Amino acid sequence: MDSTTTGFIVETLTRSIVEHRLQPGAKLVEQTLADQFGVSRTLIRQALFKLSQNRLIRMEPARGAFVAAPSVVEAKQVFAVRRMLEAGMTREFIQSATQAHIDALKEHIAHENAAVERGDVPGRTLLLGDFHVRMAQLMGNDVLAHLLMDLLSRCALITLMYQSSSSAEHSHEEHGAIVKALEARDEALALQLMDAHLYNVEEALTLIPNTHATPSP
Amino acid sequence: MDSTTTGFIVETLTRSIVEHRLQPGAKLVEQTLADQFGVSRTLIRQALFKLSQNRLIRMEPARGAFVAAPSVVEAKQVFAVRRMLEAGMTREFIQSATQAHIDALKEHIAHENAAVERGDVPGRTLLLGDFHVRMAQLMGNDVLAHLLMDLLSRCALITLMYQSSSSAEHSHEEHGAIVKALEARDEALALQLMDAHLYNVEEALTLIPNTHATPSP
DNA sequence: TGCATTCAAAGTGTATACACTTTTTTGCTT
DNA sequence: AAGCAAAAAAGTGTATACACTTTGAATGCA
Repeated sequence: MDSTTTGFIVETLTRSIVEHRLQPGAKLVEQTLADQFGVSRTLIRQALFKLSQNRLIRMEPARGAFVAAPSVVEAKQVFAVRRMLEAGMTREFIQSATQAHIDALKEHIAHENAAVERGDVPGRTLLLGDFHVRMAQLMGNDVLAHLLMDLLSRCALITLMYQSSSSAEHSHEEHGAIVKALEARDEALALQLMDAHLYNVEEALTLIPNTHATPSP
Repeated sequence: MDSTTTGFIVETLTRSIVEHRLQPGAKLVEQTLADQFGVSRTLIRQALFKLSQNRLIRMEPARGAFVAAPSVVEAKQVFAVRRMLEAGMTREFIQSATQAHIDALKEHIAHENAAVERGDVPGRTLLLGDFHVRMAQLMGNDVLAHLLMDLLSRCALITLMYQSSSSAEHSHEEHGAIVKALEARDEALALQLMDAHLYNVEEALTLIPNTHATPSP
């Protein structure tokens, strides 16, 4: 099915949404996109359908596709799920991780650092999320990794809608602390740090009143 | 998009797969299905795409769609994710659940009981899974509920491929014990029971050698 | 017989056409 | 001018057509 043409369209649109070149609530007209990509509406519809499953867009019957504008409530639910998942993941990681795994996380944090220092906002956001996916991948649980990836592509939109840049740098520091606790095999501390980390990210959202939160009239 | 025609096709095919009228590995030919449902290939392709996202079928480029045959490894990963998610869910449930929520779970268990007693295998399987979704719904976390639903539609196939009927009845009993612990607000016990419950379900799989596990040549 | 090659049948991938719905514009009435 | 109605425009939903790929069988040769 996915002869990489659809995949390319999905990726391009995802970037456009996550980098806010397409604003939340904006309509995506099929024929327009078809012309821009030089393909037929068939492939565009496939791509839009995929994006709607990732919750990056929502489709209304006979009305079309619109860039999603997740509400604060939805954002909090997503983070609640992440807290549940990642607490369990942290436990398992401490039990089964080798030093090589820890080193891989350290290397990832170095990449984060580079992105933060050169002020690369989209890259930073991506890497901050990928830290968590990386943990899942290192544990060899593909199902978990894919699930987290889906959650994070959803979080990317939420984050860029609500997160202040200060909290992003904060996140980066917290990742470092978590890895330290993992390396020390201090389960209680790692769990507490991971939970606090996700709680902090969530807090940065709830402070903002729902000015954003009007998806459609 | 989903003018309930596609939805109907998805549900029908899902039932066919879950009730083993379509065996794992079986090929789904688009035109054949189109004729059977009396629609064009367009709608069939939409439905197949949706099923492939639920991992009930897998699509190979230019070769077609096949009923999924999840391996034991994949099954174990799915259950690992469920353990992580549902441990967290159990904690939150104990903290925030009212008596009405507990009663709702008790009612669900009554339904399970009815299905077990009348020997309704597909209904039983469905209800055993829905118990967990029900918990998520009662907590008002739609994101979690949807996620669990997706995981469970995947589990349905795994369960029917590997689970013995004895372990199904066992599951039902364990649900009852979990609700008792929830009602007593005994977090430690509820967590232990939930974890043991999911562990038991998983154990029923790993005993079986991977005779099933050959998806394609 | 056994094996490689070629050719037809079946099937998937993409584009296009047309029907139906929603939105916008236009023109009429008060 | 404001408001309503009807018609045109734009857009989505489904079916169909055609190109390209895979599959499998028939053919030819050693």
